[in-house]
Amino acid sequence: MQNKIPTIQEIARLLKLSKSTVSRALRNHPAIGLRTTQQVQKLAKELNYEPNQLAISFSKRKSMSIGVIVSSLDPYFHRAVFGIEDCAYANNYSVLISQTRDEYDIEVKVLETMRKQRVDGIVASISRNAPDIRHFEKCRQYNIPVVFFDRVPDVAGINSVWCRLDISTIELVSYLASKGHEHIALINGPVSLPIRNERLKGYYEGLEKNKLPVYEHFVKTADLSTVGTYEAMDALLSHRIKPTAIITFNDYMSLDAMHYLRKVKPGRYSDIDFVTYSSLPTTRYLDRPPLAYVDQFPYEQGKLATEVLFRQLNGLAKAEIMPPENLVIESRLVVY
Amino acid sequence: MQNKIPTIQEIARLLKLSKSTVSRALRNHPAIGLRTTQQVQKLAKELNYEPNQLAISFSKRKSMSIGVIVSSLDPYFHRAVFGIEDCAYANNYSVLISQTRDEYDIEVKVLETMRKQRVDGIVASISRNAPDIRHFEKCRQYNIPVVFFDRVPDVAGINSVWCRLDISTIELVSYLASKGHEHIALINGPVSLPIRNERLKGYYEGLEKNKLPVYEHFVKTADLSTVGTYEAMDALLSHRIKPTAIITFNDYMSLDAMHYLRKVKPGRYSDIDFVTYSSLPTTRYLDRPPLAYVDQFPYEQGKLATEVLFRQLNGLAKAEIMPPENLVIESRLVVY
DNA sequence: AACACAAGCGCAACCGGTTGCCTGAAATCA
DNA sequence: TGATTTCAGGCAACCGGTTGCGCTTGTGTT
Repeated sequence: MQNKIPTIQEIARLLKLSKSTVSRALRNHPAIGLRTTQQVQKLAKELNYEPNQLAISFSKRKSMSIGVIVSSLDPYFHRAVFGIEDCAYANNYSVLISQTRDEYDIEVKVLETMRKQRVDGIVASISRNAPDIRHFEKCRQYNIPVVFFDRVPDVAGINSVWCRLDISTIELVSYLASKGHEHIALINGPVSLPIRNERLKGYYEGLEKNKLPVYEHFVKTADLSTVGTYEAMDALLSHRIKPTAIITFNDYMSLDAMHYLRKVKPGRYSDIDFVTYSSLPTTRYLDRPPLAYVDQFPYEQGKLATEVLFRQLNGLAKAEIMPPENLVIESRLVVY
Repeated sequence: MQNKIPTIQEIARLLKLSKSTVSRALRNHPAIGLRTTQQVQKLAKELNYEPNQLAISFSKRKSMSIGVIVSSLDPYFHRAVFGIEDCAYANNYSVLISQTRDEYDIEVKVLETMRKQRVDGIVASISRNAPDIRHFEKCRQYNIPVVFFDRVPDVAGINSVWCRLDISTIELVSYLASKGHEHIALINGPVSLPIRNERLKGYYEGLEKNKLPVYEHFVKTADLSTVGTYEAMDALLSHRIKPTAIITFNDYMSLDAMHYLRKVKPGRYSDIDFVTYSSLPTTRYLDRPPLAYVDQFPYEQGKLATEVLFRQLNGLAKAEIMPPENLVIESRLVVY
């Protein structure tokens, strides 16, 4: 009834060898003779032997796994996860993914779980309402390197990979200007997301570069809810001077804003152009999609962050002192 | 420099106790006195002791984790994962997610990894081109129960949770009929997905129920690529009798089909109505979204599948003989 | 023939917990 | 007061691998 799971000891018993010999033979250790090695490997295959990763991890005090913390596996971070997986798998590591649903409490909890699971390293995009990164401190004690990506906390001494948006935002404004737009609005994300400042900076610089007038009421802040976007749109359109183009924080916001125009103000403002950041794969199916978007390369960010992580891990293994790495990649304006 | 990670032995040493006592004290074992228990727990807290889950799993031969295998973490399976997580976390289990990218080879590989990691159970939606489920056989030897969901292999003796679509498909056809449609086409998914048959069955029964004519050329098969959908649309429209409504396999296919009409046959056929299965959260933002969709309740499927898994696990723990469970939930027609 | 050396393998400790069983002392009972 | 039970905690094996070191052999050298 009960199928036995083959172990190294079992193989050793059958071949009348010691388990250390079997262990080494399975890994082609040079100290083991060819005949013995082949014998062991043959029997291992016959028995369908599969090493117990739990035992290996425990024994080596290395779990061969990295943790990934993201707010949600939405299409954006999903692409990032692909980058992380590709890099991790190439290094024979497995990946433990946790979603925080943008809640600080959950972030603290999953981090604790990952520590207990003894992940070797962590790639994280912090949740929106995390007041600080104290909860990551303990990872230092456990010698678990952490690389932040995309949403990067604004503190020194950490590893980080993110995508600067200011230059692309200037290009974005210039692009709109080249289309004849003079009244360009920006609906930005919540102040808790540092990345919003890049957008703001690029927006103003873009206006200046194109000698466009600056209207303070053209800059709105919205949380990322549908209602929040509606309110921002309301506010935007309540002034005498209306925007002819709107830059939104991301695709979801664009969709909500466009939806607002269609449902709440049907007919009017149908000529407002939208541009946005990141991109849902399905946005291009809209009848009138945003004219352009800024690609933040989530796949590359994930991949780079994981590469940084492995460099840190290798340094750790050699007991080298690893200075933190801070990588910034350039976003890119994509016109549909 | 090197921060020590506190262990049970360390606590034992400091308190001059044996590690077995500390182990028991930490878990409030009744055989340990109140004073000792409090002392141990106090020191554990002071030292920031966090149990080594690796050691626990190894020692108990239970990893307290379940594996999730899905083709991709697209919005559909993403919702399923939420259901799985909710159930797993409620049982103090952690979740190991792997994407197969719908490739059999990867599925085999991630399954092997999960076995090596000694996950306690697996929730899986098989990849599209998996010829069989032989690769899951070995899980039996390892006593790892498997619950298939959504995409369920058509074999006996397995645990499964899926969503029947035939009845809702009849309703879907009836709905279209009530809207005056008489020429209803169906673009189905690839034959490798068993769930396609449900759609076909419901389609024919729906036509019959509404006394609508059956045109064989109204039923097309497409792989799930954009090109495949375009070809199916081409074929559909190449006949004398054109459909006035089209049922598509899923949202992506709807989007492609609609896109085809707009780009390849602009102006014509703009009155064709679409209905579909599942639903991307962003579909409703289309100017002219599908009229209706069949909800397959991925969250509930994931949750139910995980509940089945835990029942199997509990049975295993008590060495009971657990008959396989096969749950079928009803899909639901949702009109926008 | 005596010795050095390397190849091939085994011994035993260790990783950090869990657990069955045993022991010593205090408390209860006859 | 002696015997028995209960309570509190310790001992040691175990989970399945890895690894430093030591012990046999056989071979080559001088």
